[in-house]
Amino acid sequence: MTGASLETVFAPVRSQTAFEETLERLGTAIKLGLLAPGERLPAERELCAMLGVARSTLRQALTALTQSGQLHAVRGRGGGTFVADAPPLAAPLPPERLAGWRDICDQRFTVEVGVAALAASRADAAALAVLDALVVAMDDRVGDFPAYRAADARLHIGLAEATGSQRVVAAMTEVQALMTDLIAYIAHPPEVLEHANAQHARLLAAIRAHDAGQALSVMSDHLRGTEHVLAGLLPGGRSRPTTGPLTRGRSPT
Amino acid sequence: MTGASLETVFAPVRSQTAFEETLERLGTAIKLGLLAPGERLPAERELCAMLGVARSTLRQALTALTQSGQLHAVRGRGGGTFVADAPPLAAPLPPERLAGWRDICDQRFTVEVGVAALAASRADAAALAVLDALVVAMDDRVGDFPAYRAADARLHIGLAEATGSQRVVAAMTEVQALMTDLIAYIAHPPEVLEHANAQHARLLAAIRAHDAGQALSVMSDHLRGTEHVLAGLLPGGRSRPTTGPLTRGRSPT
DNA sequence: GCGCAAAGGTCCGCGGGCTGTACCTTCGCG
DNA sequence: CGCGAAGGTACAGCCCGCGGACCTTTGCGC
Repeated sequence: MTGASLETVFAPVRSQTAFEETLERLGTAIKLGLLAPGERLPAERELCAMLGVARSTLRQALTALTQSGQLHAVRGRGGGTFVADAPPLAAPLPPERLAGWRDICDQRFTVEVGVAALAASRADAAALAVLDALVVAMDDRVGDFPAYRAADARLHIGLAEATGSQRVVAAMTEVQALMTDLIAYIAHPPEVLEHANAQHARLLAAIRAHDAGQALSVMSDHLRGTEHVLAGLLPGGRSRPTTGPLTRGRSPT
Repeated sequence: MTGASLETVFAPVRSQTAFEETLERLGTAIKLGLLAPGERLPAERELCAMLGVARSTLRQALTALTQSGQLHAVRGRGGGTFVADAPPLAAPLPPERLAGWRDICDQRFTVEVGVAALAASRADAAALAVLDALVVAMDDRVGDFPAYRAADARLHIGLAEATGSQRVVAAMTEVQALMTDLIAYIAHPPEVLEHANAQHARLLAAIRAHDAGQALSVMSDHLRGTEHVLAGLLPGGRSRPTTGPLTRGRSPT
């Protein structure tokens, strides 16, 4: 048999160059706020050792990010490479990446739900306290979407960190980067963000109670919100209800 | 803040070469049984087009797999490259890959649980019928672990296919490949496999009922079985119960 | 039986990405 | 005021991957 999964096996090998991957890594970290505005990166000679690339390769990426206004370099002793304070709103739009938005949402659903369940079984008071604080802070940012979104990404990645698995963190980071690309240019009224943040609070409560089933339920509601917004704006919306009935045989209305 | 997630950002760039990725793709597909023994691959000139690599690069991979006995080539018209009928039990063991086995199990947990939840919301009679058939077939293979494992991998990947997302399928395939590396050399008595397969049946039932919560519960039980086995055999076992109470506030016993 | 066509097997030159190393320039701190 | 830590520049070489041309084997159709 082997079903139709051969499409996956024989799909094009995407041999990303070291330069491209480095660029994406740093760009993503900046975009998601993992590298805060004004923060200083490690010195080039250290950084290229960490990343396992030659300095000239690293510099290509740094140069690109500098030219696009996301970094700025300061020469001389005590200098370094710093994250720009005023990020330049990134490129207008990558139209071809929008084609697979359903696929991206599905990947996100998988990772987010899985992480929520795993986090629920690994509840750790210290980690939860940090996440609680983030939720509180986010309530003050419902009027500033970029700031809210950065905190949102940190929250979800923090959830992944609470599982203690690097691979899971990496998967979540990738998903958040993809979602940011999709979401960034959509208007988000404060009411929507308040509602979303209330779901965050409920999610953390479920996790604190080690209630994986509840965490799953809350998380899928949370994700569905985004998907509905996207379905209304992007090509190919309206078909295949991305998330149906879902929780515990609850009958569809 | 930016937590400790900078480890992930600054982790070494893994610039896999086209050759390596091609080799891994095909090797994994064979190992998981996605390419059945005796099956014929597309002609080299087609295959290299599908994979987006030069023929010489593809041939490096094919040559390596042929030399390791996983493929055999037949020349002349009507010939081709075929998956070997008697796979040579693969390499004895990659000791360094065992170090991160906990991390791998966590990634697996995330993906499997997420997929189960998503599949539960997308139940499709046709897909479920195929999976049912696989479970039935597996009951006859509890005495032959390699055959059972191949069907097991196909079942889990089939679950991912039922979500309709290529990215999810790719993630599941990766996870299954990682798990196969870990599991392959562990004795699995028929009783254990029967028990595991009974869980498969319950899992499909939950999915058919669109009961994501139940699917989560069954799946996490299912995964815990493997983790307990590994925890007893591999270095660093016995610490941090990978999966705690878990479902719906059920009190720990 | 003969030849065509489809398949794997071989070879080679070019281009480009990465590396490694050495060196220059800036500039704060002691 | 000069040392040293940082970014900026240049270059030579390697290896990977591409592409194309060509050979060898072998079944199938005429």
